[in-house]
Amino acid sequence: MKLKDLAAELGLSQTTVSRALNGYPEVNEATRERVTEAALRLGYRANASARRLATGRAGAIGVALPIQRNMAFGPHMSEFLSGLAERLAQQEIDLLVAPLDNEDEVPVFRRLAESHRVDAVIISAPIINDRRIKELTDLGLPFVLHGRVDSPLPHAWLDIDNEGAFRRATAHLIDLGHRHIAMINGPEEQTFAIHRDQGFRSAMLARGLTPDPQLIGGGRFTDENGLRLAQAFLEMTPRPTAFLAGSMMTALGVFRALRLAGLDLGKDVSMIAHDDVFPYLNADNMVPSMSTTRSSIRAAGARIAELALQILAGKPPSSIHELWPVELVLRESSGPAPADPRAKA
Amino acid sequence: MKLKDLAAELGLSQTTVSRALNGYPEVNEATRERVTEAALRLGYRANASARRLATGRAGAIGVALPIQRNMAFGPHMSEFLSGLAERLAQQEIDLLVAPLDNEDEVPVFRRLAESHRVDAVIISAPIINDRRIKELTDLGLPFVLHGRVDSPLPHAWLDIDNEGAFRRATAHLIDLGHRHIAMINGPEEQTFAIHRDQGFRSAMLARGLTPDPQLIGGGRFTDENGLRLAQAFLEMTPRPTAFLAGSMMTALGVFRALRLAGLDLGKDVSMIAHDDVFPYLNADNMVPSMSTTRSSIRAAGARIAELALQILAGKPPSSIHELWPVELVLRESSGPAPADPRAKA
DNA sequence: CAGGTTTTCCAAAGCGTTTTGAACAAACGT
DNA sequence: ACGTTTGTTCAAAACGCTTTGGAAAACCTG
Repeated sequence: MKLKDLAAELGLSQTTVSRALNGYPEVNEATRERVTEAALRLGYRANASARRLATGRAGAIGVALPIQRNMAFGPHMSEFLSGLAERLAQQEIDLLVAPLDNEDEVPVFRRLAESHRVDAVIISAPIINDRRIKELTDLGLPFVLHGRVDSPLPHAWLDIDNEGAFRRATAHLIDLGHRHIAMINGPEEQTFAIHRDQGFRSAMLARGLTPDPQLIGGGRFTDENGLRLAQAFLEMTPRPTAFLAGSMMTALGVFRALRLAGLDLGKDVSMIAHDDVFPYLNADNMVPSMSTTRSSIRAAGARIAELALQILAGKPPSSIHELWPVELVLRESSGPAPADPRAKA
Repeated sequence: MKLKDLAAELGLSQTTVSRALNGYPEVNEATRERVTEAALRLGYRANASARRLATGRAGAIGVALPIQRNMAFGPHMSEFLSGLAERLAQQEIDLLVAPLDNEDEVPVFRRLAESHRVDAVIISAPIINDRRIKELTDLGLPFVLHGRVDSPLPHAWLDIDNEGAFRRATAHLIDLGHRHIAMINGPEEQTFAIHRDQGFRSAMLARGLTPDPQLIGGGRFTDENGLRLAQAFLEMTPRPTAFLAGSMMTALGVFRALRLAGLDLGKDVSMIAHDDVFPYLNADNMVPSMSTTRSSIRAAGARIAELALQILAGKPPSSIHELWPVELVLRESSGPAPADPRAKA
C-alpha cells in the first residue's frame, strides 16, 4: 500500500493525500478526514526512506555506543538510551546506535554525516580538548554534548553539577568530623572527573584541609576498580575514615574492601557515592543504605533528546546550556568520624 | 557531493560509478580504482535514504527497548545492544532502537514494518504464548528471537540452556549436602524463568528431594527483590542452606540479606547465581567470590545479529536454532552444607 | 576478416515521497 | 457584471540512488 494506491482508492491526487496526512492547512477538513480514515483502514504508512529522500531529513538521531571492554559507561548507557529513546519516540524520530570499536568517534560520525543517516548526534563523556566538538562543527552535523568541556566553539550542552555535588558531599563529610577522605573518581581524562576532583579539593581547602594525594584515585567505574583502590587506601597511614565514590559500581567494590578489612560502614568508615539512579540497584536498599549524590541519567537523556529536537527546529546551539543541580541524599553510610581517626586496620 | 557530481568529475556515467563502488563485476578494474580513489578523496558517500529507496532495503535492524521502570532487563540491555551493534557495524547496517512505553511491542513493530524502517527485528525475553511470534509472522517482518518459546510457527531463535544450567547448579549444591535450596528466579511469565525452574525441579526430584514451594520466588532482577525474597526465605523453617539467584542483581540483594542475618556466605549458606558477564560487575571480585552459571549476553547479541543478517541473505528462519551451553563456574560462594542444616536463624 | 563473444560503459526508468507552480471553482468587493 | 481573492485540488518535477536493457568497443575464433 503506497501513496499512489491510497490516492487512487480515494479518487484524489497524491498531492492532496500527502498534504492531508501531513497536516497542511490547504486541504478541506472533510477531505482530510476521509483520507486519514482510509489510511488507517488500509494500514497505509509513508515509506520512511522515500520521505527522507524527499524531505532531506534523516529522521534519526545518532548516538555512539562504545563497545570495547574498557568502556567506562556500561550500566549508564542503557538508562541514558532509554531516556533518549523515550523522548524521540514521541516525534517518530529514530535513535540510531553506532558502535565504536576503537575509541575514535569522529570517523563514525563522519560516515553518519556523509551518508545523511542522521540529522544530529549526541555525544557523551567529553575529555579535555575533546576533538569531537571541532570535528562535528566542521562536519556541520548538529550535536548535543552530554557533559561539559571548555571550547571556543559554540555548542549545546547539558551537564550535571559534578563540582557542586562533590563539594557538598565532601563538605558534609568534613562537618561530620572526617579529616582523611579518600576519593575514588572516574577516569582522569574525563572532564566530569576533573570537575568532581575540583569540588572535592575546593571543599577540603575551604576548611583548611589538604587533600592527601595518596588517597586519590580514579579509573573505570567497575566493582573491581573500587575494590582495588579502596584496599590500597585502607593500607595508608593515616587511614581514611571516609570515601567518596564516583559510581555505584565502584561503591560496591568499596563495600567489599571494607568488609574484608572488618570495618563497619557508617560507623568505622563513611561513604558517599554518586548515584545515576538505576532501577535495578537502589542506594536505599543497600546495607547499610547508601548516602548519595543523586541525578537521574535517564532524565538527562530525555532532556537531551528534547534539546536535540530544538536544534533541529532551528534553535541556535549556542543558546542551549543546562547545568543540572545534584541532590545530596543522606542515608546510613555517612556518619560521624570515629573517635580515633588514626586507628590502624 | 552526490553521485552525479562524482560521475561528472570523473567523466563517467552514474551507472558506472555506482557499480564501481558497489563492487559489481562488469567494471574495469582500472576504472574501479580511479572511482574509489576519487570517492575517497572527495569524501563521497552514498545518501543512505536514496540508496534505501532504490534498493527497497531499509539497511537497519530494529530492537525494542523497554523503557518502563518495571522492565526486567536494565543492565543486560546495554551489553546485548553492544553485541548486536558490534556485528551489524561490519555490514554498515544500522541498529534502530525503538522505545516501548507500554509492554506491547506489536504496534511498535507494525509501525516499523509499515514504514519500511527496518529489514528485521530482534525480540527478547519471550513469555508463554508470546503473541509477537504470530504477529511478526503475519506482518512478514523477519525476526530473530533471543530466548525460546513453544510455537507452531517456524522461526529463528537463539537461547542459552537455562534448564541445563540450573539443573547442574542445583545438582552441584545437592552433592555438597544441601537439602533446602531456595530459588530466586526471574519474572514467572518469562520462558527462561520457567526453564530454570524446570532445571531446578528436575535436579531435586532426580535426587529424591522435593522442592519446597515456600523457598521458591521470582520477580524482576533488582537488588531490592533479591533482598526481599532472601529475607523472607531465611525466616522459613527449615531455613535454606543454599540459594540460586537468577541474576547478579538479585544476588547482590541476597548478599545483603545474609549479611543482615549475620550469616557467612560460602560457609553457613551457599549461593550460585547466573552471570550474564558484565564488564563492570565481576563475580570473581566479589567477597566471597561468586559461583556462577555463566553465559555472555554480549556474545549472544553478536551472534543474533549474525543470524539476522543470514535471514536477510535468504536463509530460512526455520533452519536457525541455537541452544548455547552455559558454564558452571565454581568459586567461594558455594561450599558444603553446614553440619546442622536445620539450624534456625 | 566476417561473425560471434565478452568487456565496458551509458541513458533512462524506476523507487515512494514531498513540494512547486498552476488550475479551477466558489466567494467577494465594487 | 467583472476583476480579485480565497479555498481546494492536481500534474509534474524534484530527491539521489540502483538497475534494466542496450550499445559501442575490444577481443576472440576459425
